[in-house]
Amino acid sequence: MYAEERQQEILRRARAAGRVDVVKLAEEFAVTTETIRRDLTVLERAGVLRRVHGGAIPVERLGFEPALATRDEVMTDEKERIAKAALAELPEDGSIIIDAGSTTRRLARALPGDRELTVIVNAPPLATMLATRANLNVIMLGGRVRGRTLATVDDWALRPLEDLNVDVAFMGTNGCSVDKGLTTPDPAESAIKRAMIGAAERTVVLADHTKFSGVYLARFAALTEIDMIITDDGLDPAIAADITAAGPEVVRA
Amino acid sequence: MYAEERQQEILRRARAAGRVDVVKLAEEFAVTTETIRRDLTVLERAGVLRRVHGGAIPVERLGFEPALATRDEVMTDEKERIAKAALAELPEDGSIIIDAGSTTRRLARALPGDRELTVIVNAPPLATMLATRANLNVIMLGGRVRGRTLATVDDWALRPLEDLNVDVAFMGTNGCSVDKGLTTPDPAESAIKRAMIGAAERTVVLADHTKFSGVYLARFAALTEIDMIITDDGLDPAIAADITAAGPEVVRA
DNA sequence: GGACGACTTGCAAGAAAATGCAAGATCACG
DNA sequence: CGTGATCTTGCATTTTCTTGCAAGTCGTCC
Repeated sequence: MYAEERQQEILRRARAAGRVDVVKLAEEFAVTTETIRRDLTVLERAGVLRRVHGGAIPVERLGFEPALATRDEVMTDEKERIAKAALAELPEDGSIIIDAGSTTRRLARALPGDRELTVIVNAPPLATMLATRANLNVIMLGGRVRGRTLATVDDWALRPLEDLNVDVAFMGTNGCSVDKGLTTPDPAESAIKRAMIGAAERTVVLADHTKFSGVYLARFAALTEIDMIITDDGLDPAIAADITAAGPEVVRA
Repeated sequence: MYAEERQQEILRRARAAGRVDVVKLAEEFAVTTETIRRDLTVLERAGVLRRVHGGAIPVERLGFEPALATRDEVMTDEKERIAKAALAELPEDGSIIIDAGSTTRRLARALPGDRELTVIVNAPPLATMLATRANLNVIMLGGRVRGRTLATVDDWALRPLEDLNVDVAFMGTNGCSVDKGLTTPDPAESAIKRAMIGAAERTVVLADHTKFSGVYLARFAALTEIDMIITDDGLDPAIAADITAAGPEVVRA
């Protein structure tokens, strides 16, 4: 196992469990604690973890509580499959929007290295991850950074979207229902999402099946505005049929 | 078998398995490890693989950029002291700009947790680091993200700065000379830096003493526009005196 | 057909990285 | 404020990486 692989796995576990323990990691990877500590230092310098006495915590779990972090420990397999399926919707050489969120982050990570793409994001961690890829042109939307979701919101993020025409927007959502459409708890994020969809020729929503049972405060799109919803095979076929009837194609990865 | 074919096959295997091993590849293709290493270098230049000690991993499998982590190694003590000294220049309750750069990043990390501050940044990693701090209001400047420095540049980052009035701008620089002022290699970054200084009531430059021997392509400020330069005790006192004569106060941490 | 040049490959030596070990510093908790 | 756990740092070892150079391969041009 290479050092980098071990670090990836440490990061994965940290995000899944909310925290990792130096001694436990050392045992499980069969290396000394010094090695684990060095890995944690690397991950901390990369800005994805924060070291604490005895272990480390992913940055997104700091400050405000389990907002982004707990979302990431559930449905991991499904999210991975959804992200992989979404790759089929990438344009050949064009521009895409990737919304903030745990499923869309997996999509961002899986972007191929040999296709020229312009990627518009509103999450600083995504920008950091993608900017070093030689084949990608990364555009970050500015604005106030919400601590809870690590996404930019407000006016400065909205205005540039008015002047953009991108090929595909890959969106996350908190809730998805036939009646209420796509919803999210925060009105500011809702505004950004709406603007993203407005700037895109085509909109693909990435949502595991648990998202279809919830409705949240702010609606950012009706189903008619969506071209495709990619979900997992846990979605009730009846609901899928209702959604398809309302407009978007449903792909069950 | 041509080199090109071998490289394609290496890439195929890397994507299929998630990793490749130098020694194994050398055995299987019946060539030396040097040849395999050269192939991996080619593939890495193409942006599709990332080399690691012992082998390589396809970029789409990496969730963060290990290279970022190891960059900042020179003058670490000095930079740390400079960052600490810069804390004295923070406003009580107000707004600051923190430029992208390794010294300014240390300042960002050292920001106190008990003071309400609005922080404007143009580096996604800084935004990620600071956004989870409860006492900080973080504003990210949007724009194209440069892969080399992980800073946003271009129009979208410049425009919002026109409408901002912040208390203090903490700036990094590549070169600092009495004659040529503050310089940086990239004109796009230069434009952002100039706009940052323009938006600030007061400008503090953080620069270790090695910065005082270089001059780069694009000047973003003359010394007269700078209020304070914080450096380390390695700076020649004669140069410090010249700088002070030109305008800015010089603090040697 | 043969000679030239561009490119690829292998070899060897020195450089660099990853890791473990050990000693001393620091931290958390009672 | 002491004690055990955790953390940092320097060093040694092993493995891996880089680089210069020589030999080999392939295509091209005369």
